[in-house]
Amino acid sequence: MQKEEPVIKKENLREIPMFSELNTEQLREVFSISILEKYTKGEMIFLEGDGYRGFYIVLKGSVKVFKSSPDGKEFILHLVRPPHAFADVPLFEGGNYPANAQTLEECVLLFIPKAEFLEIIRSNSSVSLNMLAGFAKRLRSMSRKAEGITLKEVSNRLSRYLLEEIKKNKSIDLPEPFVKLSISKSTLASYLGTITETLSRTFKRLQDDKVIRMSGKTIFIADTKKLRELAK
Amino acid sequence: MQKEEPVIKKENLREIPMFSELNTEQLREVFSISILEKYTKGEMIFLEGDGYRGFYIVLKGSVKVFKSSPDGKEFILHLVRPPHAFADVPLFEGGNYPANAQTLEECVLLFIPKAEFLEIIRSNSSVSLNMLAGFAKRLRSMSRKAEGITLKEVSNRLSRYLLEEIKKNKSIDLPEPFVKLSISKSTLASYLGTITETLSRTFKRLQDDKVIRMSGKTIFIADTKKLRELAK
DNA sequence: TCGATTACCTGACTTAAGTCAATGTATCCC
DNA sequence: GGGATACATTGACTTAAGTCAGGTAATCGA
Repeated sequence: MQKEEPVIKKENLREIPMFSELNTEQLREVFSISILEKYTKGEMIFLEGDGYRGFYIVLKGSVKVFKSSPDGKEFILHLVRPPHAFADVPLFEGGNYPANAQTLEECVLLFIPKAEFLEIIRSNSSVSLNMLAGFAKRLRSMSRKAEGITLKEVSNRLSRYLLEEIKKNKSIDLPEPFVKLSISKSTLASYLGTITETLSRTFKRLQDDKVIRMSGKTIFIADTKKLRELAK
Repeated sequence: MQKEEPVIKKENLREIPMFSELNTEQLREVFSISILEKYTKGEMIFLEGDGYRGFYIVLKGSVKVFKSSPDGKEFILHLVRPPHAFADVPLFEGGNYPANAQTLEECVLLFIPKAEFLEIIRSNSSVSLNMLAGFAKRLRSMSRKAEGITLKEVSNRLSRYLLEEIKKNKSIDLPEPFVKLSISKSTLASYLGTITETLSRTFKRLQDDKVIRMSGKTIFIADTKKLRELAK
């Protein structure tokens, strides 16, 4: 990791949901306490149990936040992409970092130290309201995840993931929507709560059933209707 | 459900984490917008998809918040006991009630309507900070749940549940800690992400292995060390 | 108090997904 | 460019937990 001369202007901070309602003066304040950091691919940002210093916002690249079980299995809590924050939960919970964070590619992160930030939100209800909205969204998606893992099989969870992705990349209304996998299959497997072998077989089954078509890292949705059926 | 003459005084509201830092005037304000409701056992409080009106605080009794899958299986998101809130997440997310809520026994609930409450927290940063802390805690526990379901087997999840319960009821340091099950086995099963048959067999195995001893609805922990071992 | 509904338990069987192992295929970097 | 390393696929096998079915015990409501 290295500190970097600011390639990001404080105006860009306003694109971060949490800071969307701040005025120029307040943005300056946030900007003045935060530190821009650059990471190479695969670097660890923090480890579970490290003393909590503050949280991060992903400005470029992507980050996985995960837990490792004693027997070496990993469980991915979040995949974080711009302009989202991670490790902001312990701000309000105390304690150390409760999970590991690692970059999945080259990243630019904004680090925001705990004490200074708490000062700011004490006097800024707009930030805390925006954070409440952010937490609410994450609670919802984490519940969905737990529910999916309990009640649904892997093909269902994979279908949901694909549908979310084509919604995000706006290809949903194309004659043949597609997903360009930006993460490795093994990362996707842990994110879906399974293992690579099972994911591989599930992809195969979807292909055999003509629901999807794969070409390298790109997945074309041949039959959106069937995919929706599998996802529910 | 029936409205009820206030058996609760506004001072009691201060025991609710979210309101812990309000002064008397502010408490009066919260109290004036909220409605005390009494429910019998097994009553539905709201259904998934109902128009969102506001959230609830459990003052007495217990409530389950759950999702039902098309094939009739249910997944319990939270078990809520006094003095905690539920259905507060949609305050910040918009949309309808995202799950069902039902009482598990006779309950007294405080209903707090959305619009009026949002007015209050806009001018009260202490409430939103307390809510952030509450959401943070729930995010943490929901993540643990998802992780447990993915990585661990039922005996592990059950052991964790038992340990949490003896910690809550303070019997952890007794020579033989115990848990008095306040919920049915089938409720516990859905809460742990499994089914009654499997839970029943898991209880049996723990008994055969002399880890626990059961007498009606009370579970005695015969071997806390072994239980800890199973929980990790 | 009695009949009925619900809760709980147990056995036999099925199945989705995990494990282990072997092999194939990209991708990285000297 | 080519060897090395990480990523991905496939097959054979195992296993935890789910399904189905049958039974008993406990609890509730009229």
